[in-house]
Amino acid sequence: MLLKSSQHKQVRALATRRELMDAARTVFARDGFESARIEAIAAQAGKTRGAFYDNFSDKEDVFFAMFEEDVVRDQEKINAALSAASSQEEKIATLARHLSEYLEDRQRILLTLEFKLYVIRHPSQRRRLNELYSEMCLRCSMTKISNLLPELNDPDMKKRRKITAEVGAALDGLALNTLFNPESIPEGRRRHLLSMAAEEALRATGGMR
Amino acid sequence: MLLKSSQHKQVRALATRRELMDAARTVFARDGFESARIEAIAAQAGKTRGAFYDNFSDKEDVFFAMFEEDVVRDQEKINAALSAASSQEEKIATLARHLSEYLEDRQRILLTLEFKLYVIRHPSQRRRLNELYSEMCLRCSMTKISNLLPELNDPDMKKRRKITAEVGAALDGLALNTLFNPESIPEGRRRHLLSMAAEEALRATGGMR
Amino acid sequence: MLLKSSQHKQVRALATRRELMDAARTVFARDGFESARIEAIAAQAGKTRGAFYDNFSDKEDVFFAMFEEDVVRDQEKINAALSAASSQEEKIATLARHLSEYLEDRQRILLTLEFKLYVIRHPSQRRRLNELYSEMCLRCSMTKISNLLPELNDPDMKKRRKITAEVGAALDGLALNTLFNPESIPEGRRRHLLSMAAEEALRATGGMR
Amino acid sequence: MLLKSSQHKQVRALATRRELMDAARTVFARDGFESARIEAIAAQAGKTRGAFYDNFSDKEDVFFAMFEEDVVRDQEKINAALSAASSQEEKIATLARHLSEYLEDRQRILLTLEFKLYVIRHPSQRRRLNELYSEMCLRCSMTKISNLLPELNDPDMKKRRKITAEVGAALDGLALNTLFNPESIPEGRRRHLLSMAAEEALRATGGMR
DNA sequence: AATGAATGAGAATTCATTCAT
DNA sequence: TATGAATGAATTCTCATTCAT
Repeated sequence: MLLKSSQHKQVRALATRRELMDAARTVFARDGFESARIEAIAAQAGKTRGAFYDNFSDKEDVFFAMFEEDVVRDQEKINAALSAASSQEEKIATLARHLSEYLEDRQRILLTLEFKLYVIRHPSQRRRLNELYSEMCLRCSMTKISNLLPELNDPDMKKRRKITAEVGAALDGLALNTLFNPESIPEGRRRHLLSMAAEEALRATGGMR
Repeated sequence: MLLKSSQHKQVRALATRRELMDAARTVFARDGFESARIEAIAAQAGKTRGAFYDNFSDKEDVFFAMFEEDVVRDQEKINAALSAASSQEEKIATLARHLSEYLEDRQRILLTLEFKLYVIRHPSQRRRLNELYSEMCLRCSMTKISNLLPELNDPDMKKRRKITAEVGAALDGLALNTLFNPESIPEGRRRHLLSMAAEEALRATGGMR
Repeated sequence: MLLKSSQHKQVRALATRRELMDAARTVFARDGFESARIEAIAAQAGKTRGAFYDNFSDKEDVFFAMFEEDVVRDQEKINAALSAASSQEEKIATLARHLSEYLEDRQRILLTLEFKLYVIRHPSQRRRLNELYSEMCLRCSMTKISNLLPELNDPDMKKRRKITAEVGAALDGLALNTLFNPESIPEGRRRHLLSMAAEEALRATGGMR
Repeated sequence: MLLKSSQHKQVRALATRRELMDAARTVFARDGFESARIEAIAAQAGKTRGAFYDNFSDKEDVFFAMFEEDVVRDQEKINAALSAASSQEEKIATLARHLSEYLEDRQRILLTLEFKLYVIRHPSQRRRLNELYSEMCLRCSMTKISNLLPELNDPDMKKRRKITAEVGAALDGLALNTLFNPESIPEGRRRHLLSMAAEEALRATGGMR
């Protein structure tokens, strides 16, 4: 009986945490990290400030928790898709689709930019983020690309990083400017440039023959 | 006499405005628009808050004034350099140098990102910026590139815009990721990718034969 | 349990609101609307500025809330007294007593003057006050006089308004000058003039035979 | 030469003082004493803050200077009119006209209310105003009425004061409520009530036979 | 006498955070 | 767990006032 009750409580607690993180995603994307108000996040989740502080210590806490979740969820999703793909061509097509999807996802783009700007501006905080940070640093630069394309599993980690970084840079640049001025680069062209970037990165690291 | 006195005052007033704008540049680049405190700007300029409000109506005001000044100053600088260059090769080299310089200028990069994010998040404010905005929108996406390379003065404005936008995107992406993780893309590589982007943009629009 | 807790909170919240309104009454009467400091109101209530902003949006908000409350409370008080009176003479005596009491109530007088001056100076705000305003406009000019003397319930609303307005004017004039220079018009004389004003108003509108 | 020049300066200085006082009248009537800004007064006079401080020590200073001037000017004006009148009837008609005019003068009314409220709220300042205050206290309660009707020059000063105070109160009450709600008491009625008040005051003090 | 740049005290307002329930 | 009243630090902004010219 007691167990059941406490289990129920735990379920509820997790649900609340989830709702708050979803709310945070919406609010951070809309208002930016600095302008986002904790009250706004709580309200968006249909909760009160108290519930927020029961689940997170502060704004940074929820921001990183939420962002990490996004990265992990993404990875799992791509992992699954890649596993389902049989040929190398299919895998590449799968990856391309995901990158394109990312370019369409205004919320994700804004959150990524926000995260990067935050890290750029708070290098000292890296300590606080300890391991989480380093992993994220890897992940959020689209490290997924290398992690998830087993074919790219070159023993030379540096090479993988390079590919990731370059494609990530192209992605960020296209994303930022598409948001800034949607007409500046048409969709087809964006796709083309992205594949070019991927190709060039692969060629440069000898990842393609 | 009166003239002399009022002239002197004007000089002082302009000097103060200048000092505040310079201070704003430093503070905005360091803290970001949202986190920047007006007191910090005033203090950085060695003035008090009152002096700030004598010169600007609010944070946004000084931000845009300062950013516009940067854009204009940049344009004038490049214009002069390009005029001094005689051959096409020299002009391209000049341009390349400026882009590279931009990539090294942490402050400028951060301010540009800040500006773009601000515009992305406040589309309604475009009205306030009226003409200034549209001009900036053009300029800050490195429109200079097209404006200043007379050879690129294709009557087809659309083509020029495309080149600008694409090279601008590459620049932003490289800049952001270099700041985020300086080791990710080495300098030489950055330069190479930038020239590739320029080349590709030119080729795509037929701007090169 | 939850009910009990939330009820308690509501009680506390209402008590705080009440304390703030009482404090506002004191401070506005003492310092006037413009000079009144929100901090002074909060402090007078033994609260902090934060508590003030939890309950009111700004100074105007608390001012009107408090003033309306006064008007309503007054009306209820007079209503009760008039209902308890059996004869016409008694009712008139009751009313006279209330008017005299008002003349002795420095706080009420100052608040009424403050309210009227505010409305005079902010005709545009009438929109904000919407219905509240029109009702107040009626009430605060001692409309109570007509509303509460059922015998005065002349179907001709205009007549009632006139009586109200004239007696109200006499009241305001006497009140202001008594505050300004207490010796100028002795108490007995004030009372006499007030009853004259009432009489004259009744005669002029045919409210008396 | 020098003399001429310094004379000229003095003339200019006086003119500036005058312009500032006129500006103050406008601004105080429009915004009220507390809300009136020194900058607004200077600007209204086409001057700068510096000129203001050359002529007045602070807001209170200009307020009282200006108000006193009004009272004096009024007195002189009425004095002249009364001197020109030959019969007692004419004198009374002259006085009545002036009172009516006052009721139409929104600016004067507001300034008087402002002055009275200020004095009510700052009894301690009476010291600062020293003699000026006591004289004003007399004057501004429409003491003119007694001062200027030589016929009322009853050796019994108290009687004169009473008449003044009562008519003053009627005037204030009518004025305030007319401003507050212009339709409440029609012009004709206002005039009637005013004359009633005058009559009653005269009767009460035996000033009329 | 007049200017207006600069100061700095003071007031309003917002919001993260705490805590009793 | 969750609530929301209350706090108070931090910040923006306004304005009276000074002072060098």
